Amino acid sequence: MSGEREVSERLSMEDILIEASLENRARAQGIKMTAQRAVVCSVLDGIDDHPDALQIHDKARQIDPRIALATVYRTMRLLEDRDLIKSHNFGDGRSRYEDGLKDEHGHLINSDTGEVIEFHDAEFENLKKRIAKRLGYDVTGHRLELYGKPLG
Amino acid sequence: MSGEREVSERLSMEDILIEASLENRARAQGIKMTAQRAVVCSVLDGIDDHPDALQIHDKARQIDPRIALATVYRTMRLLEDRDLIKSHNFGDGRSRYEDGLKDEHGHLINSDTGEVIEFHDAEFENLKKRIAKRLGYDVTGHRLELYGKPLG
DNA sequence: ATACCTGCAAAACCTTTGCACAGTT
DNA sequence: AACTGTGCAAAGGTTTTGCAGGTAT
Repeated sequence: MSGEREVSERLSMEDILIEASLENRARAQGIKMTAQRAVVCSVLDGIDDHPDALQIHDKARQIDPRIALATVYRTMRLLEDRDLIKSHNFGDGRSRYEDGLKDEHGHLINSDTGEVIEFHDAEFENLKKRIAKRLGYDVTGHRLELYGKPLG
Repeated sequence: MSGEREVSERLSMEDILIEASLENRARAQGIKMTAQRAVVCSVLDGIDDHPDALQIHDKARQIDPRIALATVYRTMRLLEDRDLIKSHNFGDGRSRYEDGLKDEHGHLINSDTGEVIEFHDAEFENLKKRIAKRLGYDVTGHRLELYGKPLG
C-alpha cells in the first residue's frame, strides 16, 4: 500500500513497527511465523482493500497452493486477537478484513454499487470521545459506516 | 416501550402512523396482515432491545407455538424491505433487529459486557451529511457503533 | 519428545429456499 | 380456482473444529 521508506536511526522502535510489514509486526507481537502465515500476511499487505476470507485464500494459493481455507481463518483470528487486523461486516454475510494499524476511519458505502470508500474525519474523532464521555464511557474503538448515493 | 397516547384530531396522519403499533404501520404500508405476522409484530413492539431471529421466534411461539423460524425470517425481510425495521450486525454471526421508525441513533457497546446502549446525537447527524457531501454523496443511512469501557 | 501448526473433512451455525398444504378472496 | 402465506425439511453460505499427520524446537 505504501512505498518502502528508508529506516534511519532516528526512528523509534514504535515507528519501525508502524512502518513494518504485517509479517514483521506479527513477529514483533510474538506470533510464530510459519510459511503459511507469512503468505497470508504478504497477501494482506499487498491489498489496499477489504477482502473476505475467500479472496485472501485465493491470492494465498497463487503463492502456495497448499494453504487451506481453515488456515486463513485461523490466521485471521490470530491477527485480530492481537489487533493487527480488523474485521468488518458490511451487511452481506461474510467478514471482511483490513489492516489494523491504519488510522481509525469510516467507510462510505455506495448503496447502488456496494463500493467502499474510506474516509477520515478529525471532527468525528473528537465527537465520538465526547459522546462516549457523556454516557460514562471511554472509547476504545468505533465503527462508522455511511450509506449513500452519488450526488446528482 | 412507550405508553399509549390519546390520539387527538389534531394529529396528522403521519403522527398517527409514527405512534401506531408496528402491526398497524405494516398494514398502512399495504402488507397483508396474517395471524403469524401479527404475532411477530407484537413481539417486536414489546421488545425495546435488539433481538435476533431466534429470540423473536421463541417469544412468538409463546403466543402461537406453530410459528416457524422460516416465517420469522420471511417477515423480517418483508418489514426491512419496507423500512419498518432495521437489521444490525454487532460482530457475532447473527442479525439483530430493531424498530425502523426510531430516530436514527448510534450504539455504544460495552466491550466488557457486550451491553448495548443507544444514543442520539444531533451534531453527528449534521456531521455525517457534511462528510458524505465532501465525498460527493448523499447520505441515505448510517451505522455508528462506539466501543468503550466504563469510566474509572 | 513435546508442543504447536496444518490440511482435510465434517460439523456448526445462521439464513434461505423448494415444495406441498392451508387460508383467503 | 387463483393466489399468497406457511410449515417443514433440505440446502446454502460462512466459519469453526476434530483429528491425524507434519514441523519445529
